[in-house]
Amino acid sequence: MSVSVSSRRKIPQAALIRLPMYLRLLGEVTAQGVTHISSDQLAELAAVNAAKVRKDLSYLGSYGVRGVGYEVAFLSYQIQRELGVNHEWPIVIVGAGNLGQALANYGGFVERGFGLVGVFDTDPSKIGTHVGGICVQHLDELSEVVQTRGVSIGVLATPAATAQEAVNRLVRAGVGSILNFVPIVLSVPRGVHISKVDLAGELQILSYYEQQKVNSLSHIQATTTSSRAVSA
Amino acid sequence: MSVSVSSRRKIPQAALIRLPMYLRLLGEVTAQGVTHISSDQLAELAAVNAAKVRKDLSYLGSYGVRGVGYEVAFLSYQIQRELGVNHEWPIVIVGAGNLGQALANYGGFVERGFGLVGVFDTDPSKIGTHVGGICVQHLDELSEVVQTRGVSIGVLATPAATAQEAVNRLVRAGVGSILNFVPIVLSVPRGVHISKVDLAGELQILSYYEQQKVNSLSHIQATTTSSRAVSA
DNA sequence: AAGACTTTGTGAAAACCTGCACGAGCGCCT
DNA sequence: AGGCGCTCGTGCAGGTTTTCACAAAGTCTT
Repeated sequence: MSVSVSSRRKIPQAALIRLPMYLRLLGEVTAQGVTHISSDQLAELAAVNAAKVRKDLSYLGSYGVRGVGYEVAFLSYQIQRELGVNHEWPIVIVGAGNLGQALANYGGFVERGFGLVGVFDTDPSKIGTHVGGICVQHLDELSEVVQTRGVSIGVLATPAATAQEAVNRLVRAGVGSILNFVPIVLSVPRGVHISKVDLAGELQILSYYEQQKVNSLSHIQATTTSSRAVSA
Repeated sequence: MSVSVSSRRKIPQAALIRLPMYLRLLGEVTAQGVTHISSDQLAELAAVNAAKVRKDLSYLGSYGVRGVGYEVAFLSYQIQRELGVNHEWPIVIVGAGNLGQALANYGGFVERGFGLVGVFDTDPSKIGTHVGGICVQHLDELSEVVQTRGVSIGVLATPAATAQEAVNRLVRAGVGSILNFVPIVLSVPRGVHISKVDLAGELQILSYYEQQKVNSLSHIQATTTSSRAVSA
């Protein structure tokens, strides 16, 4: 038989998104000395349905024990293996502006196994400065670094105008997945994965909900004050 | 009839998420002098199916003209109105660490109608410093600012340990929607909306795809080198 | 004015996701 | 050993989202 059959089937997108959360929660309970956890308990922590937890985890394999639950350490390892985060991934950041610098300094990446090996920009005034313990290099150096360090994940935080060109360079250098903070629609070749984070867009979605609240309040007022006028 | 019946029905979550993107694209084509656009063209720009664009827009109302398309300016206005971004929303940021500071300095929020009116922290060494043109205040001042400025949207960027307490304060002060950058599961009362951005989680999802690529390559190798052994 | 052409809005089918309900398997207790 | 209680894994039903396909409704040309 083969050594280890990882990823027997493709994990559905919806389930995949929750795996990092489960993994983080498992890490937290481990720190509290918990060795076993049931889907009910994990569901409680994740604020989701218990059946959903079990179904999500079942895509990894049958790692639970009926009557007992899941062994935290083993389940953690399996999720890590499936996500590919049981080893470190080198990443690069393209764009050393506000956001790029903050991301470079953000400890959360390293903490979860993503080592920053390069920060790139085209602005001469930025090149040579240090952010996040890394010296900002010219974008022309990108390909070199990506290839020597074996980088396959890139973070995009350039101005909108230069984002597509930066992506082209990332892809040409060999990066296969990109986390995009620039609010434009990128075009990439088949096989390259893009994950989009639109900060202002998120706020706009929230403002919709707030607007709804305002509307429903004024609607009540409107109906109570004008219902007679309407029917008249 | 009433003055303006906004939001006749609830917009499905999936469609709502795309509205900010459409709005941005419409702004871009406006800048290029385009006055009318078809669902096909908009779909091309958004890299989605044209029928999806039409269905998404149909939740706002019947604002297209058959044989012609949509009037860009009018459609923009309708999306803005529905999202509630036809007027400015004041926002506050809680947590003036790396991420909080970067978000405060991030121009993209103001650009899209979200004015920063307060940055809060509990660290005495941060209070009094200026970020994004705003003086960092102690968290105790939060309620005052939220109420006097009428803030209903908050951004959470504290350390994980203090995040839940910060949320409690936001909610108590009257904030109704929260954009959460802290990788923990928050509990909030009914009616309060949370939008989560898990930066490291996004990378973990990307690493899954990269791992898949690695696995499928080694799988090919394994099958080509061991298929005979298996059948033997 | 009529016919050709374009594009919307939407019913219906397909795909995907969620949550319930329950059989199946495991440990513990007597 | 056997019964009891717990919890996993999953079939199924209900819900949501996506996509197709086409009638309806408009413009444009002649």
